[in-house]
Amino acid sequence: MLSQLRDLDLQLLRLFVTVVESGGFSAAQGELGIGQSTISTQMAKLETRLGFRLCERGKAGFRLTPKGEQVLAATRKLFAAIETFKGEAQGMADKLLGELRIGLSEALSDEVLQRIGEAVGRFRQRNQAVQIELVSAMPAELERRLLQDQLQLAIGYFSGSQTALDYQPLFDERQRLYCGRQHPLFDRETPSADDLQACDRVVHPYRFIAADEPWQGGSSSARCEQVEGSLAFILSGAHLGYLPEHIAQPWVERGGLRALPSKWDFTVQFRLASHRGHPASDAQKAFADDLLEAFCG
Amino acid sequence: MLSQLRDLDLQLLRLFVTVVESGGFSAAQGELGIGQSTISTQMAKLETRLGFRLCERGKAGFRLTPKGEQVLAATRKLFAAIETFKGEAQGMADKLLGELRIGLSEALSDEVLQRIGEAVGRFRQRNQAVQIELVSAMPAELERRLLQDQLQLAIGYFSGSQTALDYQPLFDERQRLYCGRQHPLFDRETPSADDLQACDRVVHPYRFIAADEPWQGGSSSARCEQVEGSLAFILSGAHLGYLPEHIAQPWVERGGLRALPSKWDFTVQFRLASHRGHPASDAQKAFADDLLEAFCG
DNA sequence: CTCCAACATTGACAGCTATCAATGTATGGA
DNA sequence: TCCATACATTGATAGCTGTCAATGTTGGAG
Repeated sequence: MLSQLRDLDLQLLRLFVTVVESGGFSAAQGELGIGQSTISTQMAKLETRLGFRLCERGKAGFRLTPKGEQVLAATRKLFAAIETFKGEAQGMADKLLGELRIGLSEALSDEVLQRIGEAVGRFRQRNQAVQIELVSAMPAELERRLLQDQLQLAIGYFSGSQTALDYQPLFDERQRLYCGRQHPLFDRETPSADDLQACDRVVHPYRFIAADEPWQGGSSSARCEQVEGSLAFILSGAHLGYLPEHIAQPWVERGGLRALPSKWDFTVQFRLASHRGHPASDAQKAFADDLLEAFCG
Repeated sequence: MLSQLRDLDLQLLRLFVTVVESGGFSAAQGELGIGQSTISTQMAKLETRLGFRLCERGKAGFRLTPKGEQVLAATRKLFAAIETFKGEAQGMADKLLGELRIGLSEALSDEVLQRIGEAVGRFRQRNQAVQIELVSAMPAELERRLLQDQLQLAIGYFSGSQTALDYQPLFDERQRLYCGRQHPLFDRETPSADDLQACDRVVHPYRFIAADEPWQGGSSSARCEQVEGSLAFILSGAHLGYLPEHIAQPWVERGGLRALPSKWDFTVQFRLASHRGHPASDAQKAFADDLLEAFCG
């Protein structure tokens, strides 16, 4: 009477329900695959733990006591809760969780943003509940944050020399050499290399690796990390400089900028970077896959 | 990965919660009272069953994985459901359930109905959820239904000879001999026994045991089981008959009936009857107690 | 580099307990 | 009255499993 159900043996409750559904102890033998004596013992055990009788049985037939009815109902509710738990736990087995902080370099083209959006959409169709945060910063800053595990992934034009980071190519961006409307070369049909040598230029301390630029000449009295600043310098008519084609295009159409011959063009490779050190979460791997799929697939 | 949690070992989940609350395996040793290796083994077992890792541990400290967080939340919900079940089952241990069909004999006095009401009120204050049904019938019918277990309890004036029934005294009801206004004895100051002998009477086949009635004389051409019928016969002025005092009183006051000398009075004992055969349910016992308390306590 | 704390792994063991076979008991029907 | 059926009881057993001690492994601190 005083013994509570301390550990709540679900097996006993399951047996009870099966016995009820079978309509008797003997009838439940087949269903349960155990002998009658075992059923009797187990039922007695359950009744002892509960402290009251669950059913009347005998030749007169099997029937639940009023308390048995109540326990049956409560048991079914409990089983429903257990099924819910199992469902949640099971659905979690292949579910992506956690948070994902992804760095983006500045001045990405509309098409690139479109592809990133495509990757996010792909990812959101997975079985996931991931908190995604997008962070814009300069390439060097992105690399620093990757190394500090403040970011899991970053997209940018990296120097590529960080051995602690892993890089995967995503897309190429074409860089052209531009001059502004006020610049002496603006009206020069086909400027020569010597013409260029005389010009002042804008230098990007981080944006491009110097070695990649076909035209390394000229002096430089302007430095700017961001594309916007470079654009301003070039629009001034005092400096030559490289810009991503997609940034310069609207200005070219309006006559504010002019592209110099394409022999001085070059391309930079945008890559997806991640930290080799910490193992990638499933969510990170999945998003990386989705990005690669969106850009290369 | 494929192995589901088949039997949902609550012990493992409980251990998991304790480990989380303790903040590590070693830290949980004291709380759980088991060794570190056991905790490690059990946690590994749980993680195997779930198919994913619940927490990262090591010198770097203990922390839950995102899925571990989710499982922790789900587990707490599950435990709440289990507590609910235990509460229901526990609260049921001493709860009265089922249905109670109680027979009442007809023509009960207001005071008796009051007391029965008091007993119901007392019973309803218990920890119960019992369906109570009150049934009015003739005593013989009540006894028959008791024997057939259509009723659990009955209140009435029983012959008391049914050995299969158990009787407990509840209260006494005084019966007086009455005559109607039209009856020859209505105006007779002190009628003698001989006067009565000449009169016709109403006989109650079941209501009273013949032996209990002081006045057994006279002829009888009227039979009626119910009080109402007896009253009608007596009001006719053609018959003498016994009535419960509380039934006759209003008619006496209006001058329609007259009570004959009290030396012919007698009392019948109303009793609570139940079937010895079938064991009484807790609810039945409790209600019987409440009735006895209301009438005798 | 070494040391240490925290956890993982393993093998052995003891206690529990579900199970069965055999037998006992009660009750409704013939 | 007897029988058949359904459940209760009991004693023995085998399998599981939770536990520990001992040892291995790992990652961070110094």
